Order: sequence, then structure tokens, then C-alpha cells
Amino acid sequence: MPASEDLRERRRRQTEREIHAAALRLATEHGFDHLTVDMISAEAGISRRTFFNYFASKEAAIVAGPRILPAEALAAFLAVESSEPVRVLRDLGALLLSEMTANLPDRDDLRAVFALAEAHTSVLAALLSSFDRFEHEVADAAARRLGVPPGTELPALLACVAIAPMRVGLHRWSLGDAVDPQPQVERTVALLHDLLAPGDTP
Amino acid sequence: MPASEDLRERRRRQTEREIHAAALRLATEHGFDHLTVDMISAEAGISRRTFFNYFASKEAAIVAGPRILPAEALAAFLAVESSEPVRVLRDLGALLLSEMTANLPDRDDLRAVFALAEAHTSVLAALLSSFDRFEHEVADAAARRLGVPPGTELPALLACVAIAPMRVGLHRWSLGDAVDPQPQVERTVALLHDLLAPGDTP
DNA sequence: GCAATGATTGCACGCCGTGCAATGATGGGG
DNA sequence: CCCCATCATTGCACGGCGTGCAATCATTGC
Repeated sequence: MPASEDLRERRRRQTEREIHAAALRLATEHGFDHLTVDMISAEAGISRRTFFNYFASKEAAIVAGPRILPAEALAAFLAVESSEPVRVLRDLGALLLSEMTANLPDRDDLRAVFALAEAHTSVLAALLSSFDRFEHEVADAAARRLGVPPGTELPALLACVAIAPMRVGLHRWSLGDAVDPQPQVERTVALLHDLLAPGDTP
Repeated sequence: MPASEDLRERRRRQTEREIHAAALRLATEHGFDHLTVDMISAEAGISRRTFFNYFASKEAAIVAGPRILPAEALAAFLAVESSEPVRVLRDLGALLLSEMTANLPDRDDLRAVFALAEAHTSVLAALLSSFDRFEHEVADAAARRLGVPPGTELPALLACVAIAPMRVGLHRWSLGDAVDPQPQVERTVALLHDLLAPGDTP
């Protein structure tokens, strides 16, 4: 039973990735506005109807895939005792960075997605939605760490602020030439830390 | 020339508001998924085709309207000499609060929009896009204040962080019973300020 | 009034997103 | 080994969306 479930799940993820790859490939090749769901389906070797079993729209297929906090890093984050907000915020920064390294599927993919989002408002909307879902996940983690009920202000604020350098850093990276987004994001995180405690960069 | 331009512009804004009102009314009455562009057009007394001259989608009509920084408050913000980031961030908070008071069209409207965004991902996407455009405007203001070129990291980061309490506060307010969103947002801004300089609430 | 500019509208067309029902594959139990 | 349950895939059909185009209509400036 568990084996089969896992198998099905893996197959599902696999098709999902194939659809995403097909969508991204065709979008960069023919331009996003000439991209249709039929084209993506054909390229991915599935039917049009099946496409919609995986993604709600072609924009969703481009952005593709919820960001998930890696289990070990999340556990480490939750294990820290301190509930001091600034400390939690810093630890959230570390958690997000570890998420980035964990979910580094393909730098070129990520850059292509950001480029499409820059040029097409519908893709941007999908990307923002994805970030928003991620932010909620981060807020829940922060709430657990703080020992407050989920949905309260402080964890939501911390999540939003902690994600800010990631959003800004990734956006800037996508416009530049650097291969790896990591350094840019780390620089932006450092910028935020400077705001919190000016002039104590070790 | 200017008189006519102004007149046309005013008429345009007026129809825009009418369409928005019609969309929101029908959405709360019949439910968002039974809402069609034809219904909105009929309610607003225009043709279907004209609707799309004003809004790109029914979601856009629901969210309706870019947030614009009020000119006087913006001038006051830019007039301050200090380029110290934390100071700029605090002033941005004040700027955003003044924007909120300026653009308080109708509290019930705003709450209805947030409720729709909560329940329908497409509306949420439109709302997030609207916030994103606003964030860029705020970032440009911050860049001018800092005397750095627009599109650099620091102003973008400051804008993102400054908007955070507004987003979080408005979201929380929309779930509660309070009539006026102002106090909730101010409380969340105060929470952010506490992060920056713990324990100096005047 | 007349010309120009711009707003409104109807039409047509292709694509989107989904409910439904049939079909196909897969894996577990007799 | 076969059958059944379960779930994924597919085709079909239908209403709604978003837009290019061209005609019409109103407003404004001369």
C-alpha cells in the first residue's frame, strides 16, 4: 500500500515536471502569447484534459510547483528555544536560504520564469500567488516557534519581512548575469540585518 | 484642451467606479463563480466589449484601481533630508498610512474585496498584483529619497518591508469586526518598529 | 458646421476551464 | 492467475473569456 502510493506520487511529480519543462521550453521558444495549452499538452505527451488535472492554467504550469520548507531545516528552526522576535526573524532568514539551496531545480529555469513574469502580468500574478502560499507556510512555522496560534499578526509580519530579501534578491538576480542566485539573496538578507542592528556586520 | 482632457478623464474614472461597484455588488449577491462579464456590463449599463476597455478581467474589476500615493504626503516624504535607512523606513510607514486615509473609498468595499480574495485564488492573484504595482511605486519614492537610481536593492527592500505591516494589518482587519482598518494597521506598524528598535515605544 | 479625436459597440474567432462519463492501467486479494 | 477496486487518462461538449477589427457615435477645437 505505502509502496504503491509512493510510486503513484512519484509518477505524478514526474509528469508535473515534464509538463512544466514543456511549458517553459515552448514559452521561451515561441513567446508566451503564442503558447496554448494544446501545445504544452502535445509537447508533454498528454491530452489537453490531463493538463488541467495537473495545472489550473498555463501560467501555473510555468511557475509550477509549491515551495516546500525542507524538513530537516524546519526541524532545526523549530528546535531553537528563543522566542525573541528579532532572533526568530534572523533564523527565518537562514531557513529561507536553506530552502533555496534545497529547491534549486535549475537556475536557468528560475531565471526564465522571472523573465516571463516581468513581461506578462498573468505570469507575474501566478508567481506572486506562489510566493504568497509560501509565505503562509513560513508564517505557520514562525507561529509554532513563537508558541502563538497560527494566523496571528506577529508570525505573519515576520514571515512577510523575512521573505522580502528573498523576493527582492531573486528579482535583482534575474535581471543580472550571475549564475547563482544565492550570493545576491545573501547580500540582500545582510542588508535587512543591517536595518535591524545597524553596523554590526561580523 | 486641459479642460476637455480633465473632463474625459473624470468621466472615465466615473465609469470605472461604476463598473467596480457593479462587479462587487453582483459578486456578493450571486457569488463570484456565478458572476460573468455580461452580468457586470449589464448592471453597469455598458456593453460587454466596453467592459474590456476598462478592465482586463472580472477579477481586475473587483480589485479595481491602482493605489496612488497622495501628492502632498509624497512631497513631505521626499522633503526630509535624512537618507538613513531606518529613518526612511519609518517615514515610509507614515507615508503609507497617509495613503490609506486618502484612499479610503469604502470600508465595506475593501472588506468585501479581501473576503473574495480569501475564497477565490484568481481574485487573490489580482489583489497581489495590485499590491505589487503599489510596491514598485513606493520603491521609486524611496529611491528618490535615498538619492539612488530606481531599481536598486535598498529601496526595493525598504518598500517591501514597509508594506508588510499594511498587508498583514489589512488582512487581519478584514477577518475581524472592526469598522476602521486604520487602528489595526497602526498596531502592526508599531510591531514592526519594535523589531527595529526594541522597547522604545513612545 | 466641420473635421478630428476618442469612446462605444457588435461581430467573430480561438482559447480557456470544467463537468461528465467512458476507458485504460495498476495493484491487491481471492 | 484472474478479478475487482482504485485511480489516472481521455474525449466530448459547453459556456465563458479576451481581443482584433471595423463601424458608429459623441465631443471638442477650429
